[in-house]
Formats: sequence, structure tokens, C-alpha cells
Amino acid sequence: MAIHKKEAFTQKEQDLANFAKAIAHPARIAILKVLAQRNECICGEIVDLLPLAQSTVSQHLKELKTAGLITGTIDGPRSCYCINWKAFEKYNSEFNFLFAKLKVKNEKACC
Amino acid sequence: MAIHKKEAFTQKEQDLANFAKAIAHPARIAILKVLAQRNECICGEIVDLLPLAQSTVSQHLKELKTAGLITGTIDGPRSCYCINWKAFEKYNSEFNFLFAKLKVKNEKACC
DNA sequence: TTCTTTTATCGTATATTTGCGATATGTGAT
DNA sequence: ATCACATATCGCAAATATACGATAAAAGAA
Repeated sequence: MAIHKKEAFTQKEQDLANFAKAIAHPARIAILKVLAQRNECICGEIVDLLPLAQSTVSQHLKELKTAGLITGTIDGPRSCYCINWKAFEKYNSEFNFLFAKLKVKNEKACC
Repeated sequence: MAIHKKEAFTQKEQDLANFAKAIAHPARIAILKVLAQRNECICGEIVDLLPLAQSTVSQHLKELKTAGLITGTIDGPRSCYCINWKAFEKYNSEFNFLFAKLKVKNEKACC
């Protein structure tokens, strides 16, 4: 009953699933979008940009940080966050590895 | 409390989040992997390839189908599933749109 | 020191996901 | 019609995720 059997799958499958889970929420996508567009550390502000309570935003930031998609440093009284492009590259290539035929066989007839 | 505020975000953000949620489980990634590698309809078999009960696999297949990532047809006594490459292309470009600077500014110093 | 500001964490209520067994459904064979 | 097989759905229990208010923690200002 409800024992999550994630350990029964390969490490790559679990890694990619965790990456997907990290971005599987509009709020976290919105956060990443802001960080990606500026492409620099953002100190403060982030809470003001989202329609969520401060504690909720902080929780989403923590999840993104735990997943390795962003980095966070403390600058005086504020916290600064920045996109971790390396992680995105890693998962992007992992994604392409798993679904390698995405572009090649796209035209092939099926079903 | 716990009212999901997803409607407070843009449609693109929600779409991408839903796509990510669909692949945010190792079992569903494993299913997609099998379908991608063969790149043809698979009738039956899928349940045998996963370490999960038949009802659980059926549920994962349903979620993938609902998300539009796979298509399913009934062939006599079996169900046949196939990857929907168009959906992957769509979300891939949507992903690149949101994080457009993935390759360009990758080297830029940050934090 | 005390006050203010900003962010993190705790506690809690609710919603959703995950997984399985049991059962229903649909199809072909006998 | 009945049986066997494959798949879908239902119902439930447990685990996770989401969101918020309250509170703690850290740092600069007065």
C-alpha cells in the first residue's frame, strides 16, 4: 500500500523524474523564468513577483535549491538566488538521451 | 489553506508544469523509454516490463494518455500504446522558449 | 540595545499522488 | 453461452505536496 517503489527503477530514471518534479509547478516555473531572463543573482524581489505568501515562495525556492536547479547565497539581510545552468544542461542531455529519437524518427508512421 | 493557486499563473506556465508532472515519475519515464526506443505501437507487454501491479501500470498509462504524451488504441483483446512525438516537440520548444538563454549565456558568471 | 526588515522554518489543514487488491469490461476461443 | 485472457476502473490506505499563518533567525539602522 502506497509504498513508493521508486527504488525499483534506474538511477537515470529517478534523476530525470526528480528534475521533472522540481519544475512540475507553475510557481517554480515562474521563479525559474525570472531568474533565466535576468541571468544574474536576484536578491529579494522574488516574493513580490508571485501571487503567493512569503512562506510558500520560500518553500518553492528551497525545493528548487534542493533539486540543484538554482543556487542561493546570503547577502546581508537578503538571500540571493541564481539559475544553475549546468544542472539544466545535464538534465537536458539526459532527457535527449532517454528520448534520443525525438527528432530523427518523428515522421515515422505509428498507430 | 492548500487551495492550489495554479490558476494565478499563465497558461504556458501551467502547460509546461503539467507536462513536467506527467514525466515526474520513474515508472512513467520507463514506459516512455520503452515506447520511444521501439517507436511503434506496443500491444500488451508493458505491464510485464515494470515492477508494478497491473492496475498501477494501467493508471500510469492513463495519466500519460491524459497528458497527451502517448496515444492508445484498442486492438482486439489488447490495448496498444504509442508515443505522441508531436506533444514532445511542442513541450520541448515551449521549454526552450521559457528558458531561451540556456545555451547562449551559459558561460556568463553568476553568483 | 532595540527596532525594523527580510528570509527561513515550524505546525497544521487540505489536496493530490501512489499503489494495490478486487472487480468490471471487452474480446476471442471453445 | 461459457471460459480464459488482457486491460480498465473502483475503493481504499498511506505518502507527498501545497499553502498559509505564526514564529524564529540574521543583519543593518536608530
